[in-house]
Amino acid sequence: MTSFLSTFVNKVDRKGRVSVPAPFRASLATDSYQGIIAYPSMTDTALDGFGRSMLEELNRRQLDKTMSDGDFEQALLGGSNSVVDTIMAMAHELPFDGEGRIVLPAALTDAARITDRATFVGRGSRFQIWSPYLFEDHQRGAVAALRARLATRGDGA
Amino acid sequence: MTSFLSTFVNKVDRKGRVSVPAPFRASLATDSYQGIIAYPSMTDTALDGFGRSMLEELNRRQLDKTMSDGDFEQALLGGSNSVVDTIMAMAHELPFDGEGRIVLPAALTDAARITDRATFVGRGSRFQIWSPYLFEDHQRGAVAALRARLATRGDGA
DNA sequence: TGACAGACCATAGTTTCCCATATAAACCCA
DNA sequence: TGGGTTTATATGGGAAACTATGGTCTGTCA
Repeated sequence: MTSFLSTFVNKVDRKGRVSVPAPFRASLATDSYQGIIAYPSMTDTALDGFGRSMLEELNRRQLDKTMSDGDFEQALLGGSNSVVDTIMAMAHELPFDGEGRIVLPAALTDAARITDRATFVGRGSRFQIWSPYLFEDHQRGAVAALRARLATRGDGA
Repeated sequence: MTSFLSTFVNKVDRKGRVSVPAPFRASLATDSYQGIIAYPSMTDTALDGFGRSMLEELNRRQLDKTMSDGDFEQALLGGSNSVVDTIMAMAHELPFDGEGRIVLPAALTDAARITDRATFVGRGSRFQIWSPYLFEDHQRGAVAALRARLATRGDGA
């Protein structure tokens, strides 16, 4: 199981290139496609990303579900309103260059308000890419909320 | 089941390296990944740690849940507000070197106020890493509180 | 022919690996 | 049982390897 952990801040150069953290690349090493899939998050001002194998897994499972529902028509003729379809349209395939960098397209940097630095955030089976400033705020809030909840509930359950 | 017992104080060298106590390493010996996972505790000024198998279990359950619910939408849209997401961003994978040491990143030493020494504290299925000074206080307080409770209640039940 | 993306090359700063050593614990044998 | 010996653990340091980063070159497409 690939898993993405911890947080890394890397520089975005004049050409829009940014190094994917080595540990993340290591998680994707077994993947046939050397690069990442990324698209604007629907819930955060950030990008969601993962390896191609994850993408294929998602597609496969959705197809399985559709099929098992007996809805073959949907599989072949299906409209484009499903979440997966919508996301696929926004997703970019970003290959590594020889040094393990990707180029962030303007559509993505705009959506996440990324300028000269990018924060790569491990989220377990996937990861996110944030503007450092926005992420700092967001994470601070998340930790505060978590602490508050533990304090009132008295335990970690 | 891996289990961590007792307390050890080890030195943190100039490079940020510190030996993981041999008994702890022995507990993790069967683990495929030779190293630990650590992140700032939500309740103490310390680090929480355990083996990678624990992490994978966590990760797998979360992913399985979203997947088997047929809720790939969650996998794709997934916000970053779940407990697991927040922890993943702060967690570090710390591999053993040839001598059984790990390197504590600045983010972790800062959070736990660890400088030149680190106290490894067994907590059963997981363990903690403290600044020796902070741990001494904490433990003294914990013992005193326990004694006081036993004295007033007359027993430990 | 000029803009641009991709491949290629260079490098500084870290990080990891490998070896050395002291101290402490376990062991062994008379 | 006691002393000597061996083994393991914790720790320190130097050198090789890697990462992140910047720049240059070249082929391509308009």
